Amino acid sequence: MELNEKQAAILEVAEKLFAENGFDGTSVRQIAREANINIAMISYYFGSKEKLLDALLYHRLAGFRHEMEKVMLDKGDHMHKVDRMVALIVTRIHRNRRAYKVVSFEYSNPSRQVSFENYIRRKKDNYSMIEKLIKSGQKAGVFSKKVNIPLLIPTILGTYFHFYNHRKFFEALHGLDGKQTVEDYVNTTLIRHIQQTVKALLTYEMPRGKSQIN
Amino acid sequence: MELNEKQAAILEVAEKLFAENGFDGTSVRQIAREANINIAMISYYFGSKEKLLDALLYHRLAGFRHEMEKVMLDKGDHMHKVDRMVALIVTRIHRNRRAYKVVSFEYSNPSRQVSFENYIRRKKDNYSMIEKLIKSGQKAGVFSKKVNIPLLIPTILGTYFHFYNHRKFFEALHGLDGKQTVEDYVNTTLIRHIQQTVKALLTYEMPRGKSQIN
DNA sequence: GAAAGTTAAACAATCGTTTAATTTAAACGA
DNA sequence: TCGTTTAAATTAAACGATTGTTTAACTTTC
Repeated sequence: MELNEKQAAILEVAEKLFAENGFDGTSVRQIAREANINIAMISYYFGSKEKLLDALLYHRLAGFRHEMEKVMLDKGDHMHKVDRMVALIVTRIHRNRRAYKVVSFEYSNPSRQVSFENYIRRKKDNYSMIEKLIKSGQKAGVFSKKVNIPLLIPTILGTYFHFYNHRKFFEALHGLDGKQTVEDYVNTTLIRHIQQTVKALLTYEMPRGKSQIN
Repeated sequence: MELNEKQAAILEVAEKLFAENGFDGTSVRQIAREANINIAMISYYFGSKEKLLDALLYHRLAGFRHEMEKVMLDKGDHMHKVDRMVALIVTRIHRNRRAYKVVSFEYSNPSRQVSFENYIRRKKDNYSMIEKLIKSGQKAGVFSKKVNIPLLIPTILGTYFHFYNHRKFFEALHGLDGKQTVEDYVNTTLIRHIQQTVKALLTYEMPRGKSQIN
């Protein structure tokens, strides 16, 4: 399903407003006004407000399975692959942060009649990819077997989201200011922190100096 | 400001509905119905819907500075204090998870005219307590100096929230079922995972076998 | 009998959606 | 290139339902 220019503009505005004010906090009139179109066009193109949300998620959460598979085939040791994988995940989530914010809020909203099947399927896909990498590292004796693999997801994504949703707070704490700086901070310091976290977890209480078989 | 029985019941219902359906997704009629009171009582007692949210946050996010200070005075080494501190934070957040969920969503909502000053002040208080503990451990040579201390907060809280908001997903992944099991899982496995994460970060690339001075 | 509590009803405003009329654009045979 | 046809796009207006809040009358409590 392709989108014409006007449909794309509507989705763009809707994404921004949904992420900022929530789905229920955004009116179709607001969307129409900011997108410079008539209210009726939303029903005309998408059917309803909820179907607009459906379409938004459909177009924004397209898979990045392929990118993850490329990382798996990377040369370099397990640690390096973990670094690349974490950077890939965080970069990806950050780029589509608004769509993911909408999902993660509306997902647990019982009155929302939206299909999250795509979202869940992709989440499971991505998890199994991570699991594969970790278990391979464990077999090679590089990673600790004590780590709770499913909980790595909340550790990676949760750290990002909590930072980003409270960026105002951390801006004050770090003395950061302006949009560009937060962007830089995510792409350098935050990613490095999460990489460090995962690697630390994976080697916690591991014997040191062992020869790492790739 | 004390609450009578009816006011407390209203707050109770409002907290549940706000957390489940969001502030904008909850109507005052819905609250009145579930709390078995007349609509007008909400305005009568709290003034408006937004002031109801104000009152909710005020009564739910009361400080736990005192508990944290107790942990700091604990006997035991730095590692033990970190364990206790993480457990305290997660337990506390988990107990008031609904109020915190409302805050963390509404906090970044620009159209919400609610004072988050209390929330921010407390957050800064808690951070400085954590910072104190970590720095003390670093001076003692027990903790690595490479760790980004402010980002420990997203790592701890973000891991919890992402797990809890996606608990449906993890229930399917773990084969958990029922409410009691999630409760147990948080209080045992999840807390242990977060403790492990923080400790791993704090000792990442630290020399081993060093005598730990308390 | 004064104050506090409680109620049903009404308020204007806004909600998402639909209607019916009109304009625009493309396709058509001549 | 012409007028005609057809479908898509766009509009203003109206729909009924629901929103948060207020009113004014009534009951309870002390």
